[in-house]
Amino acid sequence: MSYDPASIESRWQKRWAEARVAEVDVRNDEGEKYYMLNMFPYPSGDLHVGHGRNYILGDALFRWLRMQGRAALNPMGWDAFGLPAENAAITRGIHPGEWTRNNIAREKAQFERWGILYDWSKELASCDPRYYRWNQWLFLQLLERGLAYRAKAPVNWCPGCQTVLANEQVVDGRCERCSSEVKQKDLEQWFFRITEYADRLDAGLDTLEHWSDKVKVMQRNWIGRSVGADVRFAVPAIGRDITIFTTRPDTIYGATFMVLAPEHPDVPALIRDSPVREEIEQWSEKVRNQTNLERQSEASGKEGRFTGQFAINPLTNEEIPIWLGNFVLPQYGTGAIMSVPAHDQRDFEFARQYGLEIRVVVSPEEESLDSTFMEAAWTGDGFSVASGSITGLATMPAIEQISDEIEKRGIGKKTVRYRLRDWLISRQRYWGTPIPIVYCEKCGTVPVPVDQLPVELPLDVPFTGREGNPLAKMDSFVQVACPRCGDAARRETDTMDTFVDSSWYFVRYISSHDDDQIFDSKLVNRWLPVDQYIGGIEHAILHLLYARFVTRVLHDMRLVNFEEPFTRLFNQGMITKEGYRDPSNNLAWVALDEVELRDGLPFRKGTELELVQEIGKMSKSRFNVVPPDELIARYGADTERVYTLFIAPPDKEAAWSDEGVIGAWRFLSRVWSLGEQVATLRSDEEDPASVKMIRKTHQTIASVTRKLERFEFNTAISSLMELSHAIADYLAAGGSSRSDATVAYESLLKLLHPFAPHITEELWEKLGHEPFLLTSSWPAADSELMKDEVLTFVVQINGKLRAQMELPAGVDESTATSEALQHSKVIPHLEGKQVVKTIYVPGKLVNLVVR
RNA sequence: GCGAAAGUGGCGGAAUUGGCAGACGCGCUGGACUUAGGAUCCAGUGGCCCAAAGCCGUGGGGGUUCGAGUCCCCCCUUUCGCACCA
Repeated sequence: MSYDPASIESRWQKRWAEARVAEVDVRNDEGEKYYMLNMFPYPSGDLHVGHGRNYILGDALFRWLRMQGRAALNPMGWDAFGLPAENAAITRGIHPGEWTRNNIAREKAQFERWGILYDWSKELASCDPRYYRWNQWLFLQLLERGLAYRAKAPVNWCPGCQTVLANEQVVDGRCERCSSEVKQKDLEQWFFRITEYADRLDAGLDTLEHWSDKVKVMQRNWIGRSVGADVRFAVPAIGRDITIFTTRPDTIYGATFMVLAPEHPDVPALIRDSPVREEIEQWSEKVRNQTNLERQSEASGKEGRFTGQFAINPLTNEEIPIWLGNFVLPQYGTGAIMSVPAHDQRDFEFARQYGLEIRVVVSPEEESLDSTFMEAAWTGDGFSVASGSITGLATMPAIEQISDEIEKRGIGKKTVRYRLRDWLISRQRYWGTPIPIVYCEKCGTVPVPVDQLPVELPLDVPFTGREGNPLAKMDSFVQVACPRCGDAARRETDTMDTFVDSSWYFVRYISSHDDDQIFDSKLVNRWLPVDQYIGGIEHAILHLLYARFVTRVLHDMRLVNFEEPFTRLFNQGMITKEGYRDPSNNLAWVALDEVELRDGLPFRKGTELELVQEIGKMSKSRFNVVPPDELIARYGADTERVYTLFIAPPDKEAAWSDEGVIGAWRFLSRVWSLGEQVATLRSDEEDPASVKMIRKTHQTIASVTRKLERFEFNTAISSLMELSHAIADYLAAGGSSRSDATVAYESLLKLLHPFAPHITEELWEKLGHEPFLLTSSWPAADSELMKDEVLTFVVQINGKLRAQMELPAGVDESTATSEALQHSKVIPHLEGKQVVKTIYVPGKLVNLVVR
């Protein structure tokens, strides 16, 4: 009977489901716990082979852990709130809840077809009131602790999505989702005070040994910690000081002017008496109205205006002019800088443009700078010159000393500033967690009492698709009695950023059915932190930073005893596919993760309708989406799994090739037919000719185990291919020992099981064994049986002459050396030479280096 | 511009600590079986050379070493991240 995946895969999928093999009783504390987790998906409907990679590699890991006898937990859920559901409601008249439920059902079925095992008893969906009530509870806890607050602030407004965005969701001045240009708007919004945790979030990165440097650097840059000083400059004309922030207080003697952002609150007072006030105001207005994108692109050429007023440099006591500049950002620091053009490139350019004084106060070690001939600022370290008490000091001690002096004289203080800003969580959208707040004329902003949670999202809302949040137009939702005084009041109609949902879901899995508390701390402390977290690099900042923040809040609430939620993080690479080549737009390789299937048609992610012609017109056979259905129907899920893992190292981007799939198919077919061949062997005697095969078997056990530990799935599979060749070679050479061949073949099946679970279960059963069903069955290698019979010596003399000889395996270094010298008769070059080094490589060859 | 990672056959990619470069797979070539093959099996497949011997080969150039894809220096290219953050 030939290999027919269709007939065996569904049978085993059913069997695994019936036996609930992946279910874990979290109260059982036997065994070494291992909590592994794939980032929960947004249920957009169809999953393609690019998504598959993520889950397949997780499943391979999970099955391997279980085969090793570990108490591995692998839950799954749904990040089920979000914009696409709402858009589907608008364009197709389906309720977001229904759309989401349908998609969840489809994706779940797809997981099953891939043979992926999750503990579905812990399934959760963020759009379920039983989940999001704890989202609301968490919000109230943060509010109580002063970590949630409402403020009017300039926020990022996306005209495409008709909602505000967190800073993290703005990429290059555009909306991360729809690429609309983001505008600044002043709005009253809810924030989480993540900046309170900036220092801990930064410092915690050092403890994450098993995260890639790439992700850690991205987080570190985002948090943007910088150490410096706030210094006050007196401005007599307005009768108050203006505070600046600098990381280089040692250069303060070179501060020859000051620059404010046009948004700085003191600007109106400063320019009140200016003869060119109107012009300055017009210019400020222009800069302010620019989107960040425009401002940044235009501001590579700097622009500014002189206010007509002066500040006093507190160290030189000189009057320095106060300018406005488009390159000074209102949100960072104090929105005001002291300009040291000799030692800051931006200040240098500004000074050259407007003819302002450039004064050297730091001298590099081996040259002296002359401001008239400088072509760029000297921003490196050096020695302070013409700088009062710090003159002659090197930069580092100079910073120390001047900072102390500034503090002592009461003109400023040492400060640590962060680029990170508070997390804006309000969204003017329907499909999200309602913010549990009521606005009462009498009592003000009133939190909904915990015993009234959840504030449920009403289901019967009209979706017009026209501006604004449909919730705001629903009187039955908005009109409410004030929980405090009982008078008529209004509900908050904004919902929470869906990143709130995903910032703690990994904890909830442990207690996903608990309606009395957010989770059971005792169990959570046993199972968390997550040992292995798997997901895409696109979450390097947003999701992971928020999750780290919320975990620290939970820690400070004494609900959990850890601060970092994810011990190991693995970011898999994307799968790309050669698509339709359109010479006009050169659309060739497309990352599959950038494509969504909607009604079976491919769309570029984040776009709504405009790319239909460009992409959607392409026929499926030519286009770049590989739907797993077709693939599975033809080759089976095991083939897709093996190919996906074999294609490239899992952290790298990989190019999908339809021809390549066939290699995985041939391999599995060969494994299938090998079983039939082994079964026909009759001899139960041991066969000396099987040594090579047995050795290969044990070497493969060792190497596959090692490779799985390191996520090297691609080479693990190639090792298994080699083992299958070794068995085939043994049979082809007339090997007759059924027991020897069975040892090798059964090991092959076990080692292959995490990658190709269906075929291996089937073949295992055919051999008369009980099915694996995730029992502990991982083989152990016998290192004695791994050793080669003979070692080849390669003798090099001055790297030129060579001779070879063979010695029995297992010799140690000194034996090898003396043996080699005894053989020097047959290797005449060795006579009278001195052995300088012997390299002993188990299982390979021995080099003897001679002079 | 700054920071990080990476450059190996026609392609995806292998190569514990420096130790037989190109494992494994695709593709290709030849053959077998076939009415047929886009199915299956066998053999070959880095380059130069009819072949052998030999020589050359891991982006380029230097260096260390008996020995370098691997270590050090310089350069080039690609990808990713950051980009007026004072």
